Amino acid sequence: MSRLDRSLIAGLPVFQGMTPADLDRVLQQARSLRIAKDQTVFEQEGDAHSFFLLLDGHVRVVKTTPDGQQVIVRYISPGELMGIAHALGRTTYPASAVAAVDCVVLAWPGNLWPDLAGSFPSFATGTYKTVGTRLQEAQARVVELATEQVEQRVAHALLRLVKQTGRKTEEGILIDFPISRQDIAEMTGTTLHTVSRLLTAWEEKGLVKSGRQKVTVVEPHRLFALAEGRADKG
Amino acid sequence: MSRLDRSLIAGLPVFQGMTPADLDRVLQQARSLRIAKDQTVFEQEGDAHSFFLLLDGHVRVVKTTPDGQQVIVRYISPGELMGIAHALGRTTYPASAVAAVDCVVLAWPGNLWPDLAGSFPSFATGTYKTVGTRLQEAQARVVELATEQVEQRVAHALLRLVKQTGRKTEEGILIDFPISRQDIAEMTGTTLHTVSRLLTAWEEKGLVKSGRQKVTVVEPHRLFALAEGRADKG
DNA sequence: CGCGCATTTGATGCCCGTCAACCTACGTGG
DNA sequence: CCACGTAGGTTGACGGGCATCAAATGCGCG
Repeated sequence: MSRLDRSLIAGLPVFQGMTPADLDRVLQQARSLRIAKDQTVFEQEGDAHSFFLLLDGHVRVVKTTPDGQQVIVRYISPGELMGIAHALGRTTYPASAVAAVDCVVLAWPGNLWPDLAGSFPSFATGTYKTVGTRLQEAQARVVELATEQVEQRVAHALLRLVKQTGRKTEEGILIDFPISRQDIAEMTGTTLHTVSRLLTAWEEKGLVKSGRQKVTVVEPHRLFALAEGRADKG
Repeated sequence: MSRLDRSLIAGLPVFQGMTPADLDRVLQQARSLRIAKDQTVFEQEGDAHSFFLLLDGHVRVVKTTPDGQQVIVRYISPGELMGIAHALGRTTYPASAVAAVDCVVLAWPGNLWPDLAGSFPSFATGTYKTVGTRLQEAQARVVELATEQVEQRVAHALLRLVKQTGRKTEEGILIDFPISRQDIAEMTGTTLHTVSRLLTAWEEKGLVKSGRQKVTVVEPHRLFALAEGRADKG
């Protein structure tokens, strides 16, 4: 396995304020892994042996209920931490992580967490900041699910994905990984049928363009108006 | 104002591992406040001037949407921190906190947070642990809202309250502060009407007893079965 | 080129939100 | 101490938003 170069992780928020020497020490402890599309990085309920940093690709974090229903908790983008159960004092992963495309991740043994956090306070701080951000996002989603109609929730979900991973194309802003109607349904607490109907309706209004596992937002502004529940002429 | 005794906070998870001298130093920086029922401890969007520890009483944390709908994010019990926006790098509170009964709280100036966290690592750790716990709770609620029917969500909400603040009475386990149908509706993303219908139905089945701003769970086990979606004979 | 998965689209029905009315307990003040 | 006002609660009627059931269509990969 080739040596990991510190340029891979320098500049990431989590590693801000660390010296090149520190970065090298941290990297020495990490393994780099390739995860093929649809493979899992870690499994819900599984022993939290490691925590991870996504270097390249997109990962969806999924919670499965006892009766088999799935909820997509979030999508992870390059540069983000995942599987940080150890930082929360857990010994088991609360969700599964599945590669939405072929991915490259760094993995650290979980029992290294206290060590790393102790030696590199800025790393600990960065991690906790991530946790704090996710708490706020999760609570925002609770509010959304509790107060909004399906149409608004789906619109918000798309806008979030666009902001997080949008890639500009000539047709609009494309969500930069394969995403199915089912996936969108699992993000918003609805069914693929309803998502399909919404997308075709929006396509007729010129708000989006979509295809097989592909969504492009053509008019983010009008979609946002819809997400906010404001009426939309047309 | 009388001196604050360290016995008030010794033994709380957040202050575990701190010496009596440390506790005294932390307490010296705190003010003790009485908050009358229905008064707010802090306001959503307001400047995060302080963070708080609830010594006595019960506080509900409420998020209000732009169009005025309210969602109860959580209830705070004695010994818990609240308003820890600063620990998340926020300068403004993401929600409001309202006293459900007359309360006593400790308040620290928010700009003291980095100082305290630096001087007392176990305090910082305890706080982050709280944040981590709340993240997991929030994500569990997302799953609930996305997958369960109203009846199951309300049942789960009651069981959570019972576990958190239940007081044993001869009739069953009483939720130990005034809570209205509207409150329960705002915890579960439904309406007071639906909550009312559910409670009367459950009362007829002998699962609960309820009155004005008062709910007693008579048969937690059967209510749990209902919450899990298992059929209930009777 | 054909099989499988993703998607579309229609029909049906029900959960639960909305609207409306009334009831009841509590506290307050005369 | 009772009368009354008000916030909280109950209950019925109605209908809409979506889930559910069902089936057809089409895109892509092997």
